Amino acid sequence: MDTMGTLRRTHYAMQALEASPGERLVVAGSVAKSRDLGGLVFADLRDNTGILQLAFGGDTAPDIFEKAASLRSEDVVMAEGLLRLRESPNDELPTGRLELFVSDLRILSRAETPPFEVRDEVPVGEDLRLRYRYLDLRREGLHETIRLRSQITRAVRDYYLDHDFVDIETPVLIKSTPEGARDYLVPSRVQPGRFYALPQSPQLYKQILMLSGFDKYFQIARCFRDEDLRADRQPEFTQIDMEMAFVDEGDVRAANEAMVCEVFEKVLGVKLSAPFPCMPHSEAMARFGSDKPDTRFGLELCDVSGIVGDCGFGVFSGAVQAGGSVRLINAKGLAEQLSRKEIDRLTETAKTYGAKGLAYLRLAEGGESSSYEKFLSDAEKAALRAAAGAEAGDVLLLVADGDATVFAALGAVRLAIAKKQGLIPEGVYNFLWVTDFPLFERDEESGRFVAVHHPFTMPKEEDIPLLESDPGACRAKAYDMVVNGVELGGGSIRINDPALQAQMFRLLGFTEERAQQNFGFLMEAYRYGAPPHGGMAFGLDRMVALMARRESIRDVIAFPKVQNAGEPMSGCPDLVDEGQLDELHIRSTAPATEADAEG
RNA sequence: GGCCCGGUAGUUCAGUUGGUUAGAACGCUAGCCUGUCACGCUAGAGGCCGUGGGUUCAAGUCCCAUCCGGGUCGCCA
Repeated sequence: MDTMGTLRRTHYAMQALEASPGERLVVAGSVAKSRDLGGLVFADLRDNTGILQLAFGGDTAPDIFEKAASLRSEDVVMAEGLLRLRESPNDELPTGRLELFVSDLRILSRAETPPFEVRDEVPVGEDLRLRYRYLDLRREGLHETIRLRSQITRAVRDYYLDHDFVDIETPVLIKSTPEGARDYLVPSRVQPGRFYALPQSPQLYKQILMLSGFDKYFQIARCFRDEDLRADRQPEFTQIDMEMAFVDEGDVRAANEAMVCEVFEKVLGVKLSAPFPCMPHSEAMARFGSDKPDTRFGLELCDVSGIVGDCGFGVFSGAVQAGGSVRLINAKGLAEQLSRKEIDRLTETAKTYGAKGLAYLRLAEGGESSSYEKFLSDAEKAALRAAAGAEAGDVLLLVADGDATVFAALGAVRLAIAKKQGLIPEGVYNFLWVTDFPLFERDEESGRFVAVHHPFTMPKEEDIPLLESDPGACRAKAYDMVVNGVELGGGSIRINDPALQAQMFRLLGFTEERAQQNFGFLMEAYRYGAPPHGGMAFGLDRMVALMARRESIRDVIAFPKVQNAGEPMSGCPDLVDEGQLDELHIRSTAPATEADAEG
């Protein structure tokens, strides 16, 4: 193996485009591919920027040529030579008209045959990619995505800094507040039996920073939630977190809308149409069955409770009389596409979300069929069809249940149809604000009210009288930024009145002691003068995934975790020494080794 | 915790109603080749069919359990 000696890189692969033929270049990187033609050897050198072909043969010194012939994929090399035009250019490659005719080749590190080919074209299972993440990261697609992420975070920082926000780091070891998601806990060595939590977000600290006179804060913050993973959820993830003082809802929205527009323009060259439309939460639910509606296609919901509330079909009338509703989607002109089998599949989707079934009316060319019409009177049938705007070729899909179930089921059915039938246009960013969220929702298990957003969220002024009389009808100064069915971020105006905050805690069922114990320091801080303030937080990983057009946020995180919350490359979480546990004053309740597990 | 899908050469996959010696492509190794770029040609190596039980004359194939990966519901203030 060779050393670099005094040789240093003069150009990255893509910088060859700015150099002239005849110029002397030194490049460095990995061998992406070598092609030995006998008297000629070509090697594709891959570096952080791209590919440049190295050429050997003809006048190449015999020792260099021999080295070139020995090159294998992923060997790390440094090459010096003259840039020249190729005899036969390759239009597929940005540098395809150029090659480096190598006079000095240093093989700096030999590579074993990798467990998979380091090329985007070759499909590889995700478990292998994560086990050998360093190889996966060499592949162009992922490599470029990670670089794109860096461009995005830079644009985000630039925006906030340019608008007088202060970048402030908040602690990672914090007090656990057992509301919301499960906390990751960290045992204290110095204070036996006590624990830190890792932050689920910098929420409390950023509010306190507003009381500290910073006025405008932002941070790109790592957050932790000990909950099960999804394609769009990791146990540790990154938030773009911000807060502003002396503002109301519209100010926060305007500031962050401008941020998103600037980032899209700078990074992707995409000009978003602003301002983003605002849609009240109730409208989003009624029309799309979701608080993060994908507005790129129709298939909106239609409430037919009024028509079937008294009908003879118990499934319908029962749901309405129990306080729920009957709603439908008209799959316009999809009667041929939505076969019985396809409807059965959609029924399964609906059932996943708690619906008892999916009633349908199929107006196909070959004849009508329906699971429910036989239970309705002619007048009811006609009224229902009219309400749905049903015509030949349509399919009506109905769910009858409590509102939450109806929305969840039909919202999912709506998405499933659109995906399957290709109704979702590509390359469109439909941004909107969902506003006027309810302040509280009923917890199914306990029956008590819990905060939809968090307990510091300011109610709408006009709804404050409802706090005591009808909490369920009370709306919050909370807003989500939604794009293409993805919740990109959300936030709220915070309560800055200690009395109102105390009332909130009481309504949420906190005892005085518990509120004091968990949030005493926060309530105390608010007693010393608190400006009106609010903010929001974005899921950076989701934003990058959206901009990089990736399905999973694992594809935009350098070292993501998998479904069991482990990290396959390093193998964490892992067992630790008994000694470490002793120092931390925690007894090991889980078996320390597999041998112990057997015994 | 529930449900669904998957696990077969290094990789991606195929493998019939259970039936002789488990295949392909790419990769890898060796040889040949002076303009390749998915180089080409020739030859070759490479398999505990995730693991453990069971059914059977016979299991990659059927059954049970378990491990691993993915999706999803619950969960995610």
